[in-house]
Amino acid sequence: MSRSNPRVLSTLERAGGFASAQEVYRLMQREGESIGLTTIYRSLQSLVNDKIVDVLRRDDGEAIYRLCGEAHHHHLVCKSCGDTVEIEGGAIEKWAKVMAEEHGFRDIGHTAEIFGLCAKC
Amino acid sequence: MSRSNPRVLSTLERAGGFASAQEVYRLMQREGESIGLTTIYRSLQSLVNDKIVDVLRRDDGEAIYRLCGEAHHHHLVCKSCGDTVEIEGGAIEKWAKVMAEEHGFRDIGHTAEIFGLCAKC
DNA sequence: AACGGGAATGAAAATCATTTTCATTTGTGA
DNA sequence: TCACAAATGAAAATGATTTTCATTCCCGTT
Repeated sequence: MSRSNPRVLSTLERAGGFASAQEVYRLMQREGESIGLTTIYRSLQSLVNDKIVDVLRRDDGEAIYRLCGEAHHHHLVCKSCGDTVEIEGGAIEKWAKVMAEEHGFRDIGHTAEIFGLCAKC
Repeated sequence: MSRSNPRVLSTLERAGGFASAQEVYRLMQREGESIGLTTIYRSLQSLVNDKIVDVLRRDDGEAIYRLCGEAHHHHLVCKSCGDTVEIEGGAIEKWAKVMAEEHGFRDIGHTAEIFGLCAKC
């Protein structure tokens, strides 16, 4: 397995902690860094595995990566401008737990995301 | 502009109101219907414009279409054997609504999925 | 210093969903 | 029948992502 190239993470930070692999690539090129797209994809993949970054999807299906500082949270994403709000998911945790128990599942995790149009759009 | 081919909508219904363009295509082929992928994409696009179907994204980025107004459900997936259970998500609907209002979002939708180990695994 | 093996790298090719192009077919009204 | 707009679909184009594979880099060992 390959580990993440540190310049990728630092670029993602500089990008405002929110960019697609292609954007990270273009950014690094513009800054004169010499790196291949493949390495960027691998690095981002590895950062996702290590839960250092989160991955979401744009409306067009392109994957976007963002730094994921805190513990466990969910996202409220504007499908027009991509603006994202981190929200509490206490209700979800409970729901997931109840549903899992009800069907004999254990060792559970979950994903939940809300999308819509933000006030500005 | 092209209008939707009615067989596409009827197939989407038969698919349980939830499928990707590629899946609709395969389904129609299996049923002996003669239709091109292009027409399916165009029909689904048009159905989305007319707000007759909704479009979401799978984790892998593939677009999935579902009938609007269809009572949607969530999934409880075993990460070992892949077994899937459809579950109710009343709590989620409420949570999504509250969170959206709280942040001024409208026209919202959501995704939620629970994964873990099923009783057999 | 030379050697060896595993990890990292990236160019190029392969994949795959989706879109575009464009020539053909179909339907409809004059 | 004629003409023209809409519908259709095969094939090519696009664009993100993944895979392949040969090369380079790193590091500890002789």
